[in-house]
Amino acid sequence: MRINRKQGEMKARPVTSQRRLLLSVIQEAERHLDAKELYRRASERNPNISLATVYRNLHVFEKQGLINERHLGQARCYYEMKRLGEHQHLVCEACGQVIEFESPLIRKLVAEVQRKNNFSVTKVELYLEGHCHKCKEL
Amino acid sequence: MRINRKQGEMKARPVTSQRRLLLSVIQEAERHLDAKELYRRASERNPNISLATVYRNLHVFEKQGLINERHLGQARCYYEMKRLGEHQHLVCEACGQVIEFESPLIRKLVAEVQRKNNFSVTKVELYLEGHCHKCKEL
DNA sequence: ATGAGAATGAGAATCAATCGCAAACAGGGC
DNA sequence: GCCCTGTTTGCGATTGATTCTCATTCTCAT
Repeated sequence: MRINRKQGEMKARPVTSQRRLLLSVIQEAERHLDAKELYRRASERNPNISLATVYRNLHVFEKQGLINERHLGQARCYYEMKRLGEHQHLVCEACGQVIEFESPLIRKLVAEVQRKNNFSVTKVELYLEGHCHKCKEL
Repeated sequence: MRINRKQGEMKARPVTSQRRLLLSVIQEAERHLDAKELYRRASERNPNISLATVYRNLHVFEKQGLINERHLGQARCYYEMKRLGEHQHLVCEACGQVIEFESPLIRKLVAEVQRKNNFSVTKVELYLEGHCHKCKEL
């Protein structure tokens, strides 16, 4: 369960107030944020924070494995805290609601793909789009 | 097996030479193209074609269900002819190679998600990233 | 052949994301 | 506590992809 040791020795990163702020905003968020929304929320508490800093730190957090970067349909990226239990997204084309789900089939599927292709998979992103029960009827 | 009738009556779209050209380039492509590459290839046969036309028609083709839009990791979109047998993508982080795969588990998974969430799924995009057997060793 | 509506080309506009650089900061050593 | 070195930050400029605008051209049913 080593945190960060030898083997890729992570250089100590200064803990800056911006970094702390950004991480708390992400943690407090109910769900995924995109960079702009994160910037907006962070700006409320530190009006000086720069959008570039937001992007830079998102990359840092991702590299550190603190957050996940997700693509929800559009080109824009969304970010969320890494949680236990990988989940995937189901989006309604019509009303835009995002449902999170998980299934043991995913692990099974990934295992199969890894085996068949001799790959070691590090990232799984399943994106389903469709119509929710409400929008189906319209 | 109706082609396009009542119920959403698709308005006739003029068949333009650009449209025809773009579609053949996409069909002749071995794999996914992004807009720029499509533009490059189309320009070889019609140097006047505009990048805007490429984008416009990609959207048209997608709406018509002729092509699929895929997101391969990065922000950029890739397009490919719709083929029988949905396939998904496995990308090596290191060397960038893209492997296509399919598995009956995907259909099963989608069925499960549809049932549990009372959704009707119209688009399935599974993106796996990792290291291929060659890059694992480096 | 004609007219109405749709599509095109070219460049401007938009939007997300990145970069370059000078100034400010964090953290270890003294 | 103070200094030094390497990081990080803010800012403005930049890139790159995609979309928009609009005058012109084209397709096709009549």
